[in-house]
Amino acid sequence: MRKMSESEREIMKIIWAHKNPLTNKAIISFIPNNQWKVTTVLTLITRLIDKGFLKVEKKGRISLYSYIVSEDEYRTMCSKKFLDEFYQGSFKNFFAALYSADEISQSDFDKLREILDKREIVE
Amino acid sequence: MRKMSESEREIMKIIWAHKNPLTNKAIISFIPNNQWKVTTVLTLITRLIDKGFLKVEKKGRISLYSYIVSEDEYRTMCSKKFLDEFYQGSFKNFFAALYSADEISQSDFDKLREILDKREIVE
DNA sequence: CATTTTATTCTACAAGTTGTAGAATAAAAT
DNA sequence: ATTTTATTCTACAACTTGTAGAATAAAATG
Repeated sequence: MRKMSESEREIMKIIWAHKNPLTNKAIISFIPNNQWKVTTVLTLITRLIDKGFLKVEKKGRISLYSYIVSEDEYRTMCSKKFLDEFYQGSFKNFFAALYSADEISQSDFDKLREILDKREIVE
Repeated sequence: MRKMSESEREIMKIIWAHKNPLTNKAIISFIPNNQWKVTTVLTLITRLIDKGFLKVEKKGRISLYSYIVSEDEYRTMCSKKFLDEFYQGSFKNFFAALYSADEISQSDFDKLREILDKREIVE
């Protein structure tokens, strides 16, 4: 899987956040502060298509864009890549490291316990 | 913190794995399969210095290199960046997402339980 | 139909990163 | 004085990223 640039990801966030498909006009309307020119947005969209994150279908001469990779899928893929890169793909290594570095908050612990407890009951 | 490129990281891994400081000769001797020319390695080292990961001290005309950022520090920094980027900086969000995606293995759970249990006793 | 407007695609380009390493230089050894 | 060694400079192509104007095609309008 290729990487999204920061700007590309901003576009994807908008697309993910709204009912698909979307016209580029709609996409642009959700971009804050008129950040980019229309052609800039179109370039970003084209690159997202090239990278396999988006698809386009034409209704007449109007292009409708929909995501191919969902936000969750993308996040999960990036998470795996991250764990592979730094923790031999192992979540527990990651957890152990954060734990040692004292980076796990109380609310993290609470959440973990909650999930573990729930899981225990199911088993 | 700047990002290490892949090749730079390979150099750092070697430096992290051995007693510091190291000469570049020593570094090169640990590189598998004669992967790079000497000057290539020196370029990578220079860039690592520029990026603040390495420091050099001179003994005569020989350069001795030591890491400034340890492997754990680097990993932890990258982990924070990753959590910020994808999970609003929250470990529990990350865990919850992986859990939903069924990406947490039994051994992950065991490790979590072990740490949680140990922690409970301390409290 | 001729012209203007609109939607989309092409082309461009500078700045930065990365991999790669030869050329140059300086210092030491012979 | 010359060769060897260690380090630094310079280079450069490929790729990515941000940015967008120019060109084109198609549709709407007078």
